[in-house]
Order: sequence, then C-alpha cells, then structure tokens
Amino acid sequence: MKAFIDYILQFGDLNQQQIDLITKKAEEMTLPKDEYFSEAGKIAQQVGFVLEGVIRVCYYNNKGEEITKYFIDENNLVVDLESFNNDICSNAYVQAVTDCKLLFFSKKDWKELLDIIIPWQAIVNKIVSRVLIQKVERRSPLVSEDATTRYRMFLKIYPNVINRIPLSYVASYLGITQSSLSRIRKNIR
Amino acid sequence: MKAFIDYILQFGDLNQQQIDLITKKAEEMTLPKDEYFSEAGKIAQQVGFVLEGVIRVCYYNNKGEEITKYFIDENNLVVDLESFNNDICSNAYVQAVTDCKLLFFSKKDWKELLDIIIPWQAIVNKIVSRVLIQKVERRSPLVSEDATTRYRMFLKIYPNVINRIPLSYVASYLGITQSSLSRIRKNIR
DNA sequence: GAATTCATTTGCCATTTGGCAAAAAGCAAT
DNA sequence: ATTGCTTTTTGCCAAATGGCAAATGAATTC
Repeated sequence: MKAFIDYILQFGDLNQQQIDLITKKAEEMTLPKDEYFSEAGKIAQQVGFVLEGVIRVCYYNNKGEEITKYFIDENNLVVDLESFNNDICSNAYVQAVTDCKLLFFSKKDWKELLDIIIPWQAIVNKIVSRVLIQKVERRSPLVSEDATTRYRMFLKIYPNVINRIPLSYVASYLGITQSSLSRIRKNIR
Repeated sequence: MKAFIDYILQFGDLNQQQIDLITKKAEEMTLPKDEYFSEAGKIAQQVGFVLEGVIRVCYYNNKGEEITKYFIDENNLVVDLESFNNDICSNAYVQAVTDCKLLFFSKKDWKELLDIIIPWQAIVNKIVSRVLIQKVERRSPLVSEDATTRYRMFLKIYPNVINRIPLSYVASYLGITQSSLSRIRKNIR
C-alpha cells in the first residue's frame, strides 16, 4: 500500500485524511498467471495498481494474431481507460503474465473519491496523461526501428521483465516472430 | 471558430457566456508550409486547433533519421502536451506540412480559462485523454503489420491527407523507405 | 529418473524490405 | 516550350525477416 501512496503523491499533495479516504477504498487481490483483469467485449470495471507481477494488454488483429500492446509491471497503474471512462466495450484483454498481487478500486468507489476529494481530481488527471503519454512514447518509436533495436528498446523500458515472461509475448510486442527474436538474442550475446 | 466550438461541445456542455469567454481568448494565425508550431528543445507555449491544413509531429532518432510520429489534420487539437503541461523541453518538432490556418491559445490564457470556467476543466481532461488514446490506438498497431497493411491503415486514419503531403513523410510515419512505399502503391493499384 | 509437456533455438529456403543511384514525372518560373 | 528544381518511381542487388518443421532444452508430473 505504501508503494501506491508514494506513487500518487508524486503527482500532487494530499493530507493524511484524504490519503486515508483513498486507502480505505483500496482492496487487495491476487490474480493468478494467465487470468484476466479485464476482457475484450466487456466494460472495464476496475482501476488497478500492480504491487507484484507482470500484466500485459493484448488483442487480436485481423489475421487472428495475438498482439501484445504493452506490459505493466510493478508500481504502475493498470486500467483500460477508454472502456472504464466511457463505459464502452473494450477491445483488449488485460491478462496476468505471472502471478500478480494488485490493489484495485471499483468504478463506484473510484468515482466517489473523485467527487469528495477535490485535489484527487487533478492528481488523477496528471496520472492519466502521464500514463498515456508514456504509452505513446514507448510504443511509437518501435515502428521506425529494426528488430534488434526494438529488442534493445524493450530491454531498456522493461528491464525487470525479460526473465519472467515467455519470449513469444515479447516477440508479439515487438512485431516480430519468435524465431527472429531468438536469433537476435543469439547475436547480441 | 464554429468548428472549434462544435469540437469542444462534443465533450461536455458550456453555456453561451462560457463559450464567449473561451472564444474571446482564441486567436487566429496562419502557419506557412514547413514552419514550426513548436520546436524540439523549447517549451511548448500554445494550444492550437487546426482549421485548415496538415501538421506533423516529428523527431530525429539515434541514427539521425527524421521520423514522423503523427499527423494532425483539420478539426483537431495540436499541442505538445508533455512539454506544455510540465514546462519541460520538447523533443519533437511540430511542423506545418501544408499552409495552415490555426486557432491558438497562449499558455497564460489557457490556464486562466481553466481557473475561471469550472466545467471547462472536465472538458479539457476528456479531450486530452481522447487525443492521447487516439494516438496510442493509431500508432501502436503499425508495429505488428507488414508494410502494405500499414499503408492501408494510414489511408483509413488520414483519408484526406495522402494527396496533400510528400510521400517521404508518409514513409517515415510508416517506418518504411520511400522506395518501398512507392512499390507498395504500385501494387495496390 | 522417465515420460510428458511446454518453451526456445536452429536450419532451410522464400519473401519482404532496404540501400543506392538513375530515370521519369510533376511543377513552377521564365 | 525550356529550364531548373523537387518528388516519385524503378532497377539492381544485399540484408533482414518470415514460415515451417525439427531439434534441443527446461520444467513438471508420475
């Protein structure tokens, strides 16, 4: 829980009473490997925060290939924003890649907190724009680089993830085949 | 100006007085082809709205290649958010690709409006998250597709842009060379 | 520790894309 | 029309990546 408090206080100040209100609403949960935090075709109902483990967000493209859009590791927020905010069906699966421990807020509690803690609104907005900008900045440069550079970028962005997840997920994140990724790893050593 | 009002009212309601306050702060400007709306190394000072023309956001990667990150065409907001919000130097150039007509707000005016028009805050937050999510959703899928599919995606996303801008910009947006793009176009016909 | 299952690497060859330079096409000014 | 300039297309070959199947390795269960 401390990790979460530290995280949100990066984005603005709250007094102890406000922090208490927020933490009182936070629940802890475990999400076993391969299970879903939220699913395509459904409306996201929760905001989560990863205490332990790795999550991935993925979808299926027109050819039916499974594409990993990004990973979320420790001390990061996990929420399908478009679905959660606008109450529309998601097109992505949010799935535990390892056993995970999460904090989470129900949509009802989350909105209630926004109503009763005015400075919380500004903090959430900063977090949201930070998280989204980060996603653009991480994913976008992959388009213009070759496979080796992409893999190096992955290692930089997610330094603590590579040894905990299947290579096939990394390959689908990078937009290359698993065999190519394997060969690239051989060359880098 | 009407285009801008229509745009913002999609995201929430404002009364006439509030609309007047906002429009009074909006200025019009022309941005000739190739000139910059904001530049790498500087702090973004304006929020813009494209009335006419096409803008692109680009940067230089480690190899010195110029990469187009995205385009912004008519009736869309143009702002280097991370730089504008956090007063940090941008790493991207925001450049007119054709002669442009823009509305714009200075940072001072923009912040003032946020202070005095309470519902405007919520609208801006919705716009920001919409714009950012759109950037992720547009750019991200390119990573996993082949060059022909990428080009088709570009055409879908920016249907009114292809005939107005140099192919080299499109190629750099798609992460392929201009000659490859040219060959792809030949095959598609 | 053998057997089973799953993840990763490798080999082979086909396909796609890149790099470079020249040719062709389009455009604007004279 | 002609010239000069920029953009786009092409040709040629090299390099990168994909597709598929088999082999290897690692982890798990009995």
